Amino acid sequence: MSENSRPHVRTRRDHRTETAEDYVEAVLQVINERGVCRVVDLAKRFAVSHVTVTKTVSRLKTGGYLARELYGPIELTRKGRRMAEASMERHRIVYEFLVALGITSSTAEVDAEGMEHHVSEETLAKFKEFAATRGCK
Amino acid sequence: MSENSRPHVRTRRDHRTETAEDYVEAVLQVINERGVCRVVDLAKRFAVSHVTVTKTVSRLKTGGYLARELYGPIELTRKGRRMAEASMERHRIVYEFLVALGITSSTAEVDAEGMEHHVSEETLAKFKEFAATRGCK
DNA sequence: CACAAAGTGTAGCCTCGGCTACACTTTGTA
DNA sequence: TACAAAGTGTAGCCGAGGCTACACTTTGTG
Repeated sequence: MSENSRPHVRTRRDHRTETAEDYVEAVLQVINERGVCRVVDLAKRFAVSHVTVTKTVSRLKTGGYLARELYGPIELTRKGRRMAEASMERHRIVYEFLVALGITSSTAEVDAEGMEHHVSEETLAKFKEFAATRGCK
Repeated sequence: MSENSRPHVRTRRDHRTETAEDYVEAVLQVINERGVCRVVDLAKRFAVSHVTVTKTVSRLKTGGYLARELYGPIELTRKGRRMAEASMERHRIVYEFLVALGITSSTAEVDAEGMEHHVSEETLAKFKEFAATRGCK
């Protein structure tokens, strides 16, 4: 467990959960926007083939994050929904922090996408505080 | 090329260069600390088997970032050294930014490790400015 | 209803980044 | 010098996350 604190070990662990977070987050967004989420929607969003989406979704189904039957829409389990909401919240905080810092919103969007999985709770809390106080307290 | 601006496409591209950046950066640091860099040194640093290091090094050799002969030390090519220096600079900027924000140095170290590959030039410049002006200008 | 278009599934291939097991080289020292 | 320990290489395995090609289902419309 002391290994968990080693930087690269943490980074590797982050990578393993990134896909799950990205997917559940996207599923929740698509459902909110269109009512249901289909394989094609995710394929477009991630700019990836439908095959990749199918495989990943079935892995996440095994992992208990998503529910789905043959040819059916992609749904969130309770566990998946919890993760999606937490993930969106982190994403929002990072994005708003960057904007508060003075970053262009389009850049902030892209950077938040990459950064959100690598920000600790401590840093996230500071980001939140900074954004809330519009920078200088 | 417009695809490059799509968030997840950027993130995927980042992932592909992350390993290269981490390796050349580590090689440069080990060389500075110990004079030469060996497979074991990287294996320890990344908490990974020597086999993984050997394979990655040979891939990076093919990519023109590293130079090495059988049983010899790992060296940087000119291209690799350039990347290593740029990478260390980014790392340093992100780390110092986090510390200026008030993050614990140990947390800042881990977070910088994960974040450095996902920060755009625009954001990096802001980070630098923020750290330089000790926060609020 | 029938049929084309849109959406999915499956097979099979690839690379990257992990691993263990085992053989070989280098190195340091009794 | 000879030998053990440390360091490397290679074979072969695995899962994640990509892809194309091709077959099948669903859906929407003439």
